[in-house]
Amino acid sequence: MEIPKTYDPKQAEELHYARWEREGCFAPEINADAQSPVYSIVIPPPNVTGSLHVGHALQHTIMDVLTRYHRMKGFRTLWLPGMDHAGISTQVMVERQLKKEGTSRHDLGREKFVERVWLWKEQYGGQILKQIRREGASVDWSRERFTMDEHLSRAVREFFVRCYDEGLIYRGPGMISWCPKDQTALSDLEVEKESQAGKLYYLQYPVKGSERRVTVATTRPETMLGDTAVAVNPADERYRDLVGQTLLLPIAGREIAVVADDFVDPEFGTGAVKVTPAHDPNDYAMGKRHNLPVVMVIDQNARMTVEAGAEFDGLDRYAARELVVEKFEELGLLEKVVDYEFAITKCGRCRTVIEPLVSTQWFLKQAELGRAPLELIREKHEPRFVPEVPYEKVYTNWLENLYDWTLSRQLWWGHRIPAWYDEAGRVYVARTEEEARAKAGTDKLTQDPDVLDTWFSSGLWPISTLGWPDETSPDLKTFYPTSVLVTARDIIFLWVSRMMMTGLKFTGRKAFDDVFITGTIFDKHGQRMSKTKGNGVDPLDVFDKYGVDATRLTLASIGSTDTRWNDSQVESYRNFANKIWNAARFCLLNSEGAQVGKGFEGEPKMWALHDRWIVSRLNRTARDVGRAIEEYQFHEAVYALYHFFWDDFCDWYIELSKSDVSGAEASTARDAARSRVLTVLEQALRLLHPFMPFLTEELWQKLPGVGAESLHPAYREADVTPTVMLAAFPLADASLIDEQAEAEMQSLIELISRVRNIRTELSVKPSEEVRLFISAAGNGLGQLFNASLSQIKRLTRAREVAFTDSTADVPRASARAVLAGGAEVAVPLEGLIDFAQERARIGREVEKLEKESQKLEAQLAYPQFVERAPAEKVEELRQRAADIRQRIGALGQMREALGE
RNA sequence: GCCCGCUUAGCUCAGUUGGUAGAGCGCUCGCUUCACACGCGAGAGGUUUCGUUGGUUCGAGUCCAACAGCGGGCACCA
Repeated sequence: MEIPKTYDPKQAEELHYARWEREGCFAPEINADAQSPVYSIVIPPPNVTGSLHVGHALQHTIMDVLTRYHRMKGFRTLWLPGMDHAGISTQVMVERQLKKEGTSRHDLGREKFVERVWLWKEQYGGQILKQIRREGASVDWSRERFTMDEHLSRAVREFFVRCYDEGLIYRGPGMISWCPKDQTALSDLEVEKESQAGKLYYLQYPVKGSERRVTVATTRPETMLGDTAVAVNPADERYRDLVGQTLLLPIAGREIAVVADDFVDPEFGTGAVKVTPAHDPNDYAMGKRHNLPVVMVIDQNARMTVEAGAEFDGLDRYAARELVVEKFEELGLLEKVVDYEFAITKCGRCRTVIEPLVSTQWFLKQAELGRAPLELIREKHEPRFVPEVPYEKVYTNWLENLYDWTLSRQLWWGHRIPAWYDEAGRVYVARTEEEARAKAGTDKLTQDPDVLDTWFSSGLWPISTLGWPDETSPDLKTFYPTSVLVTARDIIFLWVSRMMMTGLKFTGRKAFDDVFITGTIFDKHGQRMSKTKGNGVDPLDVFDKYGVDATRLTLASIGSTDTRWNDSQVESYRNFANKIWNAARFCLLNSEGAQVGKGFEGEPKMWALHDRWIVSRLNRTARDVGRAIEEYQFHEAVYALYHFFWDDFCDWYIELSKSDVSGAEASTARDAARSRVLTVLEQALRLLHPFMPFLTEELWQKLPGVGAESLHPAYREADVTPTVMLAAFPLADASLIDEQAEAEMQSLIELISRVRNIRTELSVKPSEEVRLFISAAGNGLGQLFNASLSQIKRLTRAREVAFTDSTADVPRASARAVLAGGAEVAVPLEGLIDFAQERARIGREVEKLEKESQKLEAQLAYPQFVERAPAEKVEELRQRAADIRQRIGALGQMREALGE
C-alpha cells in the first residue's frame, strides 16, 4: 500500500462529502430505529447575499460537532439548513447591480424588480450554501428552506393575521427610526447608538410680552423650527412663573407654550427643554402628554420641509443647522456653544444618521408576546443559555423592557404585508387576497405596499421550517422543540427572543432547549473584524492553507470565548492532522494479518500493561469527550482528544508496541499486536470524527476489517457505503478504566524519562547503547519493569538491563536517579562521568526535593492544618513527604558513593 | 448613569465542587532513531507566583469586598 508521508486534505475534502450527501447520510431517515431519541438543530439562516465568514464557520463547526456526535450516538438527528431573504441587504445589493446597468428599481417598477431579485437569488444567492458543504456540515439538504418559500410565507401571513385579530398588531402613527439613505423605517434593534463629539447650542427664546428670554440647549438646532413647546420641570423654582406663558419661536415667528413635565431634569443644561414632537422620541411622548401640535420640518430625505419656512425648504439638515445658528447669532439669541459628546443613532446597515420621524406604520405589541418567554426564563431558566453568564440575564432584562416593534418596511423585497384597503381606505387583514375580498365584500382592493421586517419571518424559523402552521406536520411533531440554537450574541434580541415568543405562542412549547452563544473572533490585534477595515479572516483561505479539519479543531476550541485569531493555532492542528495521518500510516504499513476489532481477546487482567493502559486511556477519553460535548465544553473535548492521540497513543502506545508489531516474521502474536494497534486507532478515529470528519473518513475507509458491522445498530440496515460517520461513538466502559494500570504505566514512563534525561544531560550520543541497573525490588515495581524489559530497552536504547538489590553495588562511574516510590536506576558511563559534576547534578536534584519537602513538612507541622483538614488530605501529604524524604536519603547515599 | 465580562509563562489561551500552577506557539540543546523534521528526545521560562489591596478559610488562580486597566451590553437627559 502506497501512503504519502504528508497528509493532503484536499483529496479527502473533495471525495467524501458528495457521497455522504448522495447516500442520504445527513437525513434523519437514515436511522431505522423509530425508538431512537431525537436531536435537532435549525441553522441560523445566513443571508442570501452572504458569504462565509469566520463567525459562520465557528457556529457551523459547533453545530456539526453536536450533530455528528449525536448521530453517532444513534439519535435521529436533523440539522436543517436554509437561507434568509435578508430584506434590505438584498434589495440594496440588487439596486447596486441595476445602477451599474444604468437603470434603477423605479425604472423597472415593483413587479419587474422583485422578479429581478429572485433571478439574482437563483444566480448568486446560495453562494454560502456551497461553502457550507466545504465546511463538512452534515445538514439535511433535502429539507433546505428559504424564508420566502411559499410555505414559509404562508406561516408569515398566518402569524400576522392571528396577531392582528387578537389586537397584537396594529397600524397607526408612531415615532419611528427612519433611514434617509435606505428610505425605510427601522426597528429600534436595527439602529446603533454611537457616541460622537459634537456641540451643544444654547438658544434663547423670547418670552412674549416681556424682555425675558428662556435659554434652551440642543445638539440639533435645526429642529427648533419644529418646536411646539418648551418644557420645564414642575418643581423648578426658576421657571415656575413661566409655565403657561407663551414664547416667541425665533425665525419661525410662531408662538409656543411653556409646559411643565417631570421628564425634564432641572440639573441638565438650562433646565428648559425645547420640544420637537415630530423629530424626537421623547418629545413625541411629551407632545402626546400635553397635546402639542406636531410640525414636520424634516422630510424622508433628511431635508427641510416647506413647514420649516421658505428660506429652509429643501435644505439639507446639516446645512439648515448652520443657517439656524447663523440666524440666532444675528438675532443676538445665541447664548453660547460648548463642546459636547453625545450619542447619535445610525442605521445598523448603512451607518447613515437616523432621522426620527412620525409616520404611519404597522406595529407589534411585543410586550404581550414577550410575557410567556419571560415567565419561562424566570421560573424555569429555559432555554438554558450557555454560557449562562451573562446571556441569561441580558435576555431576561430585554424581555422585561419591551417596546412596540415597527414591522413595516418601505421596501419591495420581502413578505408583503397581508393587509388590503378598499376605496374608502378601510383596512382588511387576511391570509389571502380572496379572504380579504370576502371580508371587504368588494374586489376593488389595494394591498399595502410595504413589506415586513426580515426578522418577522426569521422569528418563525424553527416552526415554519418544520411545517407550521400545519400543526399535524410530522416534522413539527418529531423535531420540535429543537435541541439547541447556536448563534452569535448580537442577535439574541433580534432573533433568539422572537423565536421563543412565536414558538410559545403558536405551539405552547419553547423553540429550543439550549442556546449556545459563540465567542467573537477578533483579529490578532484585538480589533473587531470588519469588511471596511479589511482585517477579516476568510475561512476559505484558511481551509486552503491548513485544511478544513484543522480549522474546525481551532474553531471548536474557541467555542464560547472571545479570542484573537492566530494562524499558528491552526497550524498546530494541521500538524496534529498530519500526526494522525502518520500514525495511521504506521498502523497500515504493519497491518498484514491484522484486523480492526481483534487482538483484545480474553480477560483484561491477562493483557500486557501497555494494553490495559491504552484501553483505560481510551475509555477515559471517550467518557471525557462525550461529557465535554454534552456540556458544550468543546475546548475540553479537543484538548482530551489531542493529548490522548498524540501523547498516549503515538508517543507511548505505538512506541511500546513497536517491538511486537514490527517483527519480521509473521506470527499470531504479531497479528494480535497489530490488530490491537489498529483497533485503538479505529476507536480514536470515531472519537475524532465529529471534529475532523474528512481525515477520519479518509483513514477509516482504509482500515482492514471495518464494514457494515462497524456501524451503530440504528444504521446497520441502511443502504450506504459503510462510513465512520455512522459508526457508534465509543461507549466509555467504566470497568475498563483501570487506575492501577495507569499508575503503573506512570512508573514505567518515569523510568524511561529519567534514563533519557540522564543520557541527554551527560551527552550520551543517541546512537550509543547503554547498560541499566534497576533496583526496584523493595517497592513492587521490579516485576512490572521486568515484564516490560524489551520496551525499556528499546525506548532508552539500552543493550542490557540488570536488576539489583541496590544501586550501591553497581560501577562507581554511573549516573543515577531515584524515582517516585523509591525505585533507583543507574547508568554506568565509564569515561563520561565527571564525579564532581555528577555529585553536583545529584545535589541539584536533592535541592529541588528539599524545597518541596520543607513546604510539606511546614504544612504538616502546622497544628491547625492537621486538625482541620480532611484526614485523607493530611494522609496524602504525609505519604508524599515520606516518599520525598526517602528519595532524598537515597540520593544522599548515591552522592556519598561518588565521594572524593 | 446602570449591568456584565476579562486581567495566569515572551504570544494566544486552558484551569467546573478551594488542596502540589497547564497547553499550543515561540525559545535553548541534541537527533535525517526503519509512521511522521507538519517529526523525535531533553530542557529553560510564572521573582513562593495567577492586575492591585484587603477579607473568609487549616489552605484561594479558584469564594467575598474595594480599586485600577481593558472590553462589552443596556439607557428617552435635551
